[in-house]
Amino acid sequence: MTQAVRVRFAPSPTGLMHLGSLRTALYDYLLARKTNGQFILRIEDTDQNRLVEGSIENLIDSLKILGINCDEGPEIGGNYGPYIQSQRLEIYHQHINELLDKGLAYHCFCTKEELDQHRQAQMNLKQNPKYSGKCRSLTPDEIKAKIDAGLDYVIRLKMPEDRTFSFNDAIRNKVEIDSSLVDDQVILKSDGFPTYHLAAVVDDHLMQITHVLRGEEWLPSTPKHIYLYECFGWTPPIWVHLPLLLNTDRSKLSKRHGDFSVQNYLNLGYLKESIINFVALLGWHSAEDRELFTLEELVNEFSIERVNKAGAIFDITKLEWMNGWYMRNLDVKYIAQEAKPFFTKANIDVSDHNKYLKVIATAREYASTLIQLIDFSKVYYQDFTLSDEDLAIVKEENSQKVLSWFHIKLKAQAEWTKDEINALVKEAIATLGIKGKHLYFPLRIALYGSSHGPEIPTLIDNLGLNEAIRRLSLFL
RNA sequence: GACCCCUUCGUCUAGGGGUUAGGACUCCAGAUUUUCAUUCUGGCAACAGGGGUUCGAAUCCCCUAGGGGUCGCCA
Repeated sequence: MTQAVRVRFAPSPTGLMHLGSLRTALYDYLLARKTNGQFILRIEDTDQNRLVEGSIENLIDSLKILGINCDEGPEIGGNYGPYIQSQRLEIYHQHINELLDKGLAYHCFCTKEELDQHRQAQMNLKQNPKYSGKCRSLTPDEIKAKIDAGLDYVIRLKMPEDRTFSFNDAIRNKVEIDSSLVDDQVILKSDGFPTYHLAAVVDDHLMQITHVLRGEEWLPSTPKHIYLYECFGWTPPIWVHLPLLLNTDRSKLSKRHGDFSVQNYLNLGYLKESIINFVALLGWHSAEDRELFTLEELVNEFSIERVNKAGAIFDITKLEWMNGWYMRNLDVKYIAQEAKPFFTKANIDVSDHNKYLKVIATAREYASTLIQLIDFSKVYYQDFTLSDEDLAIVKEENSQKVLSWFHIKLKAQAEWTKDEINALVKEAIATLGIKGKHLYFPLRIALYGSSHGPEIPTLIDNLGLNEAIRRLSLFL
């Protein structure tokens, strides 16, 4: 795809940004960057009842943190603004009036109760629930009278009958839906706000969107959108219906099964690198069968042609592995910096930067998230309590020999390099005649609080000489 | 219920007429490591079923089944 695309990510501000939205935004972004096109953020806040305060900020922040930068949007503006739908009401009204004038839409005065009743009756008869068309042929006089009487109304799109809507989806190829199945969609609600269907089509056209990437759940309503394009005499965009992200039980990813917000994974200590990399792989696969990618590499590799049709279960096990991989392979300074807020929150004073870096370098071999880093680091900062088993090992006669020998030796020198400590360990083996776990376990237990863990020179180096000596003395 | 979409190891997936059906995660085993973690090597594990078409089908066609989505003045 060499033609520059204009794509939009158009979330509703109804809560925290979740992983499904992130994937859509990511694919939008990758496509835009790859073709030197534009990635636009548009806020679809036409449902005033579902607005959640702070969602717009969370959306913008999440994208920013992950490095998915947009070219146009509410924060940065652009030539096609405003980018928040509640600020574009006049535009929608103009377009709805145009449809009304052309006789392609009509006023509907049916109350919610009436509609619900009608729907229920149809469902009871096992019929396809659909609007009755009751208000389809109201005369202008009747309409005026009802409006004058102060009745609430909506505007509906008059869907043509006996037509087959056929369209080409970039992922699913040809899709056909019979128009008799498509309802006379409400395009303007009684509160004066447009519905998604109208607003999205108008905006996508006015903002010159070339590719509409959205979840598969929109497939059945695409005929409505195509028909709207037709009514306005516009050319529809290329449709790209992405496979759904699924819960472990194969249902659409939802809050009921857990917190799938981007914020949640960030809070859990997942790196943005792995979140992006992992989410990219849910429905897309590189031609080279490679799986580890930076965002920049994804831009180069990504293509819609290689997006799958089938939904993908979000399974955290692989994310965990991938995050661990990034923890171990990214620059240790970067990991340390990203981990710092977690340490601060856990009240661990890591102001000794040198020590902190050493600790992180060691701990990241054991941890698969930033937050787990704390579990493997706090022992260098805080005292610990021993298990009965470990305490027994330390109390053994040979253990005591080892500990006191090291205690004396370490005090004899003001500074020790890791190499020197290594030599010291060898000397201990030779002079004490104690080796293997009988040597290492008591040392590690006294210094680190566990018989398993990093090697002795590393422990002493991370702890600092004085602290190491102090800990040894504690068990003598 | 109607319509639409989908179906390769447990999971993410490659392959799209001739492959020992490949990779990754998980799990198991071995090696390395004083230990643990890492790393490396190896192993277990899949074409939903049935019919066609074809010399040959995981791949193309049809049917069935299963799963999902949609059917709102939500998006």
